[in-house]
Amino acid sequence: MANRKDISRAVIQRIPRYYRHICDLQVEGVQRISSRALAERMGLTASQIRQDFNCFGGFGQQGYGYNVAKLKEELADILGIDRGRTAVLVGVGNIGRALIKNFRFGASGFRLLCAFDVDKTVIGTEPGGVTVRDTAELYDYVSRHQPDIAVLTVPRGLAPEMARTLVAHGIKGLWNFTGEDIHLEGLGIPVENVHFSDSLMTLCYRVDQADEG
Amino acid sequence: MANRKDISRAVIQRIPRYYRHICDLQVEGVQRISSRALAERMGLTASQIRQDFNCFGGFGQQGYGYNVAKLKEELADILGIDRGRTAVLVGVGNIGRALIKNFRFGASGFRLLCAFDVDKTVIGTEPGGVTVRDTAELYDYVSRHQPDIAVLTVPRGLAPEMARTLVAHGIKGLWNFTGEDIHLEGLGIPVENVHFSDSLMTLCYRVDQADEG
DNA sequence: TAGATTGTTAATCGATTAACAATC
DNA sequence: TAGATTGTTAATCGATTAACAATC
Repeated sequence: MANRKDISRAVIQRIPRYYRHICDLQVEGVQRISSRALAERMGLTASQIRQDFNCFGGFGQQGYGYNVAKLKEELADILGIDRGRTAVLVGVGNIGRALIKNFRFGASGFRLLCAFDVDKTVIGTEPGGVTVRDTAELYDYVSRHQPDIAVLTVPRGLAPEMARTLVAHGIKGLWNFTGEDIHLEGLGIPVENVHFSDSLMTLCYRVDQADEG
Repeated sequence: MANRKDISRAVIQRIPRYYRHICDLQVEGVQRISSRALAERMGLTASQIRQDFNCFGGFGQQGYGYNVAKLKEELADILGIDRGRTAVLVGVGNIGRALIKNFRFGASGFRLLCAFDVDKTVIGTEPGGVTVRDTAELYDYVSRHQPDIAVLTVPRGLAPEMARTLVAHGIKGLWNFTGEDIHLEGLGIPVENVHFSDSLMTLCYRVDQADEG
């Protein structure tokens, strides 16, 4: 297997998509699939799929294709979905609550330990079965329980300082929904900045294109 | 100006980010900026920024740099933010409500006309000032008012059929939060599929890497 | 004018695709 | 064995970076 360190960003970003499609295939009861068939389904080329998988050491079989169950396991392993990672969520507003109630953290490899908010009327409630604690206890909690990542769903302005303090208390990654770009690569801390507006602006552009062209 | 049709995806995806940073600069009161300074701020190269802007015809000035106000206007024009596009939202669950209440559609070029849901207890309410109508009226409404795009925040299973029917009634684009991949390129309809899980799985991978390496 | 910085061309780099030998 | 399909190398393509003349 190639040293995972030098796997390109482009490849890594495709792995979750592969995983998603392979899960679908398994649900459909498909037991094996060729790179060609998968490519057609996903709108890629067979060549690219084989190249991608071979970054991690190739788990197909000549003349047969890929075993769906095995492939799923390999992809899960690559992503680290089975490592039992843990998360806390900060900011139980609309987005925070939507994630708590609807998002299946487990399917992406995380267990959501609890949530935090400053609003006294929310503290102590258990939306979706997840306990909401006082943000005043956040850093103490992080120090003691050492969750792997924090989900940031606080108001925009609070993001930068909270990010730094969380990292100082041992957080290893951030899933950032605040709209404020956070960059901690210098500290070796991965951050996924989710920008709804970028996605919608891109759609705006593409609708214009389709209209005119 | 180059024909916008042959602008690469890579460039287009960076435009919203440029726009975001330029808006920030304007708020900070900065009046002009060089490609070098902007590159440093955004973590890109000055060369790339100049290349990108020149896809649309170059709006800088030698020896001076870029005028922030003008640049903002140009980027807004490229994205089509000023075209007065309209949107409807389908599915007023947690995510739908979070978007209605917190997301500034206007900042991305859209006016949210109204929302739709099947739940009788939600129909007729006005979260964030947006009227919720009965989903039974959805297609009729779309036919009559011709909104440009639909925001899909319905349960996953409903997505594919609803997408096709909306398009049949004149919808020109979809902002899809259902987790189900929708592809309507064949019909010339742009779709932005928002996958929270892809983003979180990527973070999972990156946290593993940081841990090990 | 001299200094700064763009617009643009050329060089490099990386990612995707094509081809085919290996092998199940 | 023959057919299928991978793993892998080579060729192509596209995107990024470097360089520099144009010009404000």
